[in-house]
Amino acid sequence: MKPDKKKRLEAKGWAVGSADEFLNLSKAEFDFIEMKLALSKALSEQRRHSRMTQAELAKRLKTSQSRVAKMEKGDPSVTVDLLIRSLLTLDVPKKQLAEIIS
Amino acid sequence: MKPDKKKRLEAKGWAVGSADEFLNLSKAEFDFIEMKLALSKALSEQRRHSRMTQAELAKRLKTSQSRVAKMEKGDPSVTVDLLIRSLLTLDVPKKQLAEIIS
DNA sequence: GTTCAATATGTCGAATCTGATATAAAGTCA
DNA sequence: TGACTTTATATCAGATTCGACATATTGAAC
Repeated sequence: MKPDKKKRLEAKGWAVGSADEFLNLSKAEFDFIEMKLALSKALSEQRRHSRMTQAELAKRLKTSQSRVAKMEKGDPSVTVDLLIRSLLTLDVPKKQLAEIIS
Repeated sequence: MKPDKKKRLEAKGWAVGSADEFLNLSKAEFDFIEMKLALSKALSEQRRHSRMTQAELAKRLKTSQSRVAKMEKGDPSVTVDLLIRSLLTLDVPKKQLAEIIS
């Protein structure tokens, strides 16, 4: 299994292959993925709250629908930088970002 | 002036060239840079608190002294991803990260 | 001032991330 | 069911970021 896929699954709570493999994620790595998924979820919720399609959001963020989909899915190719910049662009206050990542 | 340099200066509170130019940073961009610098500062403080040199921290983070220097300086080539992962590796709790970015 | 340790800066090839495109899959409604 | 909209996935070329290295600058002790 590719490491990316593994991490994605593990991040969603699935111990892949063995408990050992799951535990191979350091606390730092685990927390980081957890933060990323929280930001993904927040972006998705924010979009729905504004009743936009991914295509509309993409336009607002000056990117593509496919990247928005990946952002909302927590795809490994998406950085925390991109997620945070996107949320800030949607006028989510820093305070709220702080809550999201805690 | 190169945009990177400009942004670095502006982020540190310097209106470069003109007030207009300064205001050209959107609130989202400004907040993002502000967050990044806050994380940089936190990393630097965390290292000093642990009485490490940049070279020692670099070893701990499996990177180089020069990158640590850039992280602490808020160099444009450093992502929020890297800063957050570094702080998490130093066992800074997510709660504290949240405070840092607010 | 000189020496030595620490930090900063410039550069580069490799790795990663980006927006974009194409297309598949899933959802909605008649 | 089929037509249509929305979301998900795969891929890629160009851009960005990475660790590493070399070297410059700063700082501290003598």
